Amino acid sequence: MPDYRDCILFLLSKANQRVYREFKRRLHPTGLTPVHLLVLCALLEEEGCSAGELGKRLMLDGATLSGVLERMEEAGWVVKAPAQADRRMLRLNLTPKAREAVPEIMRLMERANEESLAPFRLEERLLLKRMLRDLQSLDLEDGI
Amino acid sequence: MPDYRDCILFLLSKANQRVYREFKRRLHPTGLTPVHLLVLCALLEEEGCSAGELGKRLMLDGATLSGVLERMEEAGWVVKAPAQADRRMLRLNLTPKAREAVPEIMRLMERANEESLAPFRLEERLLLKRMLRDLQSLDLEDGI
DNA sequence: AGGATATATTTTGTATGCAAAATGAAAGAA
DNA sequence: TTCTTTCATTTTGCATACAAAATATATCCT
Repeated sequence: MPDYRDCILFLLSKANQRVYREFKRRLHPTGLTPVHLLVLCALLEEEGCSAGELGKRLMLDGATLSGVLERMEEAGWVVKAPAQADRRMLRLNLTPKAREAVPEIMRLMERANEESLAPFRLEERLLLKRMLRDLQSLDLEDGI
Repeated sequence: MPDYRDCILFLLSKANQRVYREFKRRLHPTGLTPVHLLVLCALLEEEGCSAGELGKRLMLDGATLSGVLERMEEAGWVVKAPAQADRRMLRLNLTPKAREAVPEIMRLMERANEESLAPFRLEERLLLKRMLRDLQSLDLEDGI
């Protein structure tokens, strides 16, 4: 009888819960959630991008992102505006508040990341990241 | 500027999403969710255990488990009864339906597990599992 | 026994995550 | 132009996840 503790579903979701909790705790003073952090990082790279584009880059469902962006706008991190060219799309921009907070937020992110990876040496970290990327891009088939 | 794509938070949550989706897809015909699967496995190991005990073993919050068990009872996988000794606690048991379905469910679980781990050789699988367990049991401190 | 305390579970409120339907706007075809 | 189709986003509904409050039952102390 297979043991659930050895199942990749269990191992991955528990590791994820733990790391998520660590980021959440560190970000708590800022009012950002871990998902907000990722959105903010992605927007720093390409301001003015659309929700669809952002969702693709963050691999976030449109329905999920819609709510996240609403809360981030409400909290003053992001401004949403219909794109001039195509008013179906949103133009997403960071607020001055967000831009000012970036250095501190990046510090918190680096600390949470460093702490989460503390058990591993550099070589293992690279291996872990490589394996997580492999899991992420699984080719899910219908058959076996 | 750190790249979110290299952040353990992002890598883990995306790998987790992907594997969760794979288990969900495979389990879909049975009506079980991936979380139901883990509950069922844990109950097979120790029938009649309480919700608190189950939550500890599965590292699931009591509030979460409460809803999961309600839906599993509704769907006929589990029976909840107040424990005789201490009526605060629940006595959790699998239904005959659940017991009959176990072999098929285990097959689906093994296939989803095998498919998720397909990119890796045995050695890498052991390493990955070891690292996920290390992440899971992080010693989260207040300072750095 | 009676009241404070502790413990197990549930409820409530909020934030993902995703499927499916709804909405709104652009683009293409008759 | 008008109708259909397509595309971007939002809404709805349901399932985790968890914090905090509420509920119910045990236990402990005097």
